[in-house]
Amino acid sequence: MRIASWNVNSLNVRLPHLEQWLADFAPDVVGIQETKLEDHKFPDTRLLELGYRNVFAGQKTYNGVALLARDPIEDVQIGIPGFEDEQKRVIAGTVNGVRIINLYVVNGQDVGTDKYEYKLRWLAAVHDWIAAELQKYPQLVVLGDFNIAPDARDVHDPVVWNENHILTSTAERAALQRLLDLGLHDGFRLHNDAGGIFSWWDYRAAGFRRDLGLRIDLTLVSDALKSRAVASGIDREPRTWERPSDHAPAWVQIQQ
DNA sequence: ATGGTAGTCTAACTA
Repeated sequence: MRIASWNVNSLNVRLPHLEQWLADFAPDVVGIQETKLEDHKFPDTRLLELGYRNVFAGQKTYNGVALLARDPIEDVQIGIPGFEDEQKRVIAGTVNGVRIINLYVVNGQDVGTDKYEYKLRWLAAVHDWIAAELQKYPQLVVLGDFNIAPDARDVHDPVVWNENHILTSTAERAALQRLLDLGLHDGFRLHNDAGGIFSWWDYRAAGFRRDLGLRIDLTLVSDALKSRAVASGIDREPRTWERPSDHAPAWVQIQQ
């Protein structure tokens, strides 16, 4: 089962890219972030025509998440239970007995801002919820745009992207580590040791052409799934296409 | 570090 995460930065603009990539890569499950679409505008029938069942939770202009899968999606959960949040950032479902939690983690803008504090509160709520989810569903994948680069290998310039910088700050990395400490593993690092492999490149300053990226799109697998995670990677291809998302899909393959 | 670009939507916010 190929399970992927992709921040499309507007599904309205990127639907042709998503269609092309579904055909090229043939994932079984995809978590999408930043659809920026209200639910009545979600292209559900088009995706069904392409063989993907889908569930979604969106809003106008910002945020918006969806799950696509070839097989039925069961026990769908939208949002973090018990955490009041107007922003549509979380959707979860179970596919072939594997729990999939799709996250669009808060960006946080800058260290010390209100948005940064919201990011840390949000991550704490996600942590407590995932702890409970793991009890119910030992076979679990947490994927998404984490807006956190795990370590120095995951940034193009560790001097700029340091312990005081948004996406790499000490508190953000500690929050990610707390998630991993629940019994989750960075799927990418099970099969790739190298630094300098990124999933996001800023549109500004020709970030992609100069490969000034970060790895912030992650697929975490639970202890129970670890031995079945046989391959993982980041597909840079759609980032090379005309008018691309600023993110590339991250994926992990789970042996059935 | 700044400002640069992109999406949504035409002013300004988010990333």
